[in-house]
Amino acid sequence: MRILLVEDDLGIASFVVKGLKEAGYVVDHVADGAAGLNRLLREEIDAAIVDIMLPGLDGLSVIQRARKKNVTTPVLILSAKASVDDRILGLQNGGDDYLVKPFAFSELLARVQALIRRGQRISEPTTLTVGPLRIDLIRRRVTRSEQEIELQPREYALLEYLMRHTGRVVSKTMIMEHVWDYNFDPQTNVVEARICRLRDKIDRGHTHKLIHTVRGIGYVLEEKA
Amino acid sequence: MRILLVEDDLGIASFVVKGLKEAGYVVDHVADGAAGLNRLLREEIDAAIVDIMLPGLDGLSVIQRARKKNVTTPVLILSAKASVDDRILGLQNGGDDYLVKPFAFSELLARVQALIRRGQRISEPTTLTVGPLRIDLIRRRVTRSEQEIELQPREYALLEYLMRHTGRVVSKTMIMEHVWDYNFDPQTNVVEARICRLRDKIDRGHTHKLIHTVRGIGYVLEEKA
DNA sequence: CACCAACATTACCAAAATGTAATCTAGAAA
DNA sequence: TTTCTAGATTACATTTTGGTAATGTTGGTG
Repeated sequence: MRILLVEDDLGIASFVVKGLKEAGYVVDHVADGAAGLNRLLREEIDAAIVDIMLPGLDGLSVIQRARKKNVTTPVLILSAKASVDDRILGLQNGGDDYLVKPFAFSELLARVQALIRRGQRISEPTTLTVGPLRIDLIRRRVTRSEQEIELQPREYALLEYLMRHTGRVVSKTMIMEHVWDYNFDPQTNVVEARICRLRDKIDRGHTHKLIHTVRGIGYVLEEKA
Repeated sequence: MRILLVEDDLGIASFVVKGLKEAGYVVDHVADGAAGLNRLLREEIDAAIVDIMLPGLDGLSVIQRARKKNVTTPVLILSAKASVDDRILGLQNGGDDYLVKPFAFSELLARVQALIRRGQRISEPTTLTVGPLRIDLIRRRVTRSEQEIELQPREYALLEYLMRHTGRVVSKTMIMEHVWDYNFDPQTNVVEARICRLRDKIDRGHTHKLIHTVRGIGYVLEEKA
């Protein structure tokens, strides 16, 4: 079990690190927000303890940005701010628990353990949704407005890729790399051809199109106003 | 979203119920521990708020017993006891969060929402394992001893079916029904033929076979001694 | 041991999936 | 508006998937 501690007060940090290690955890300690975000994004962390007041990037921003990148690591917020509003703010920004300084180490430990306990039951999402469109990753079924849509394997893989990048433009090269596993440019229009067939099944007959072309770049999947 | 509130103080209960309903939740309120446990065991609850001090069965026991029965509903403990030891006790007994009375309703709401947010990511397992054999249901990848195995779609579906029934003998009729969706007997040997090809990829070259024939009945997937 | 039914194996063919390439359409710049 | 090019569309060829059926094996029973 690996725990990330993001805390700039070295006194607090060292006593927390010591305690967690004694409790059998592997502890990663960093002292600023940017470094913390980095770890969260790159490493396999089971739980994070994040201080709010940090030099540079503050704790809430760290959590927000990590959540935006689909990091689901449970986070315990540590803060000197004790007001109800601050606590609410912390939870609304993606924190899972909020502990006010000063605190007893044993309470911190109990809370972290509760988070990890809960976190272990967590797994990646099994369905993705964009507006009326939904795919069930386990059953490999696609529906638009509850209406089932039959896709061929490649089409499904393409749609899944687009849905995992909802709202972001993905280039044809990226698509080829990830959906076809072509790492060079094979001078072909497979992507366009398959997008066309996918549109046939996903967007045909609907006023609100979900697959949009970005000329010169690639495609976006999103619900436009 | 359905929230269970177990609270005997009717003043507190009514103001919490009112607030939660205004926030769009369906609220179940009971005033004693036994009733609370009952609901937790029988109903589909997304989150529970449980008071510690209750007539009859106390809150901690409710949580403990529910956990023992594999109820994973996230629980927010409500208590007048503010000591660190009480909070730790609550978390160690299966609570997911601990809020001390008196509290601001908005904080209670934020905490409940954090619990639900987290709870929603819980879902069915995404990988199945039998001895050295593992399939990742999301990525549709099969490995035996970390070695990746390529399967055709039908073979994958067949293996998934066998793995979901590990150790139980499945008849060819059952397999045809679930993997081929044939609800009659089409006088064919598809199952045998495909099992044969599956064995080729799964068991070929290994001393410990995983797919076993049960003459006259069907097949079992299991790790035999 | 001989026989038979159940199962295994595999060559072969039909259907489905998917890429190719030729042709058509439309957005943007001159 | 014209022209050029990126993208859309679609007929067709190729490859992959998957079932059929013929043939080979094997375990169990008399």
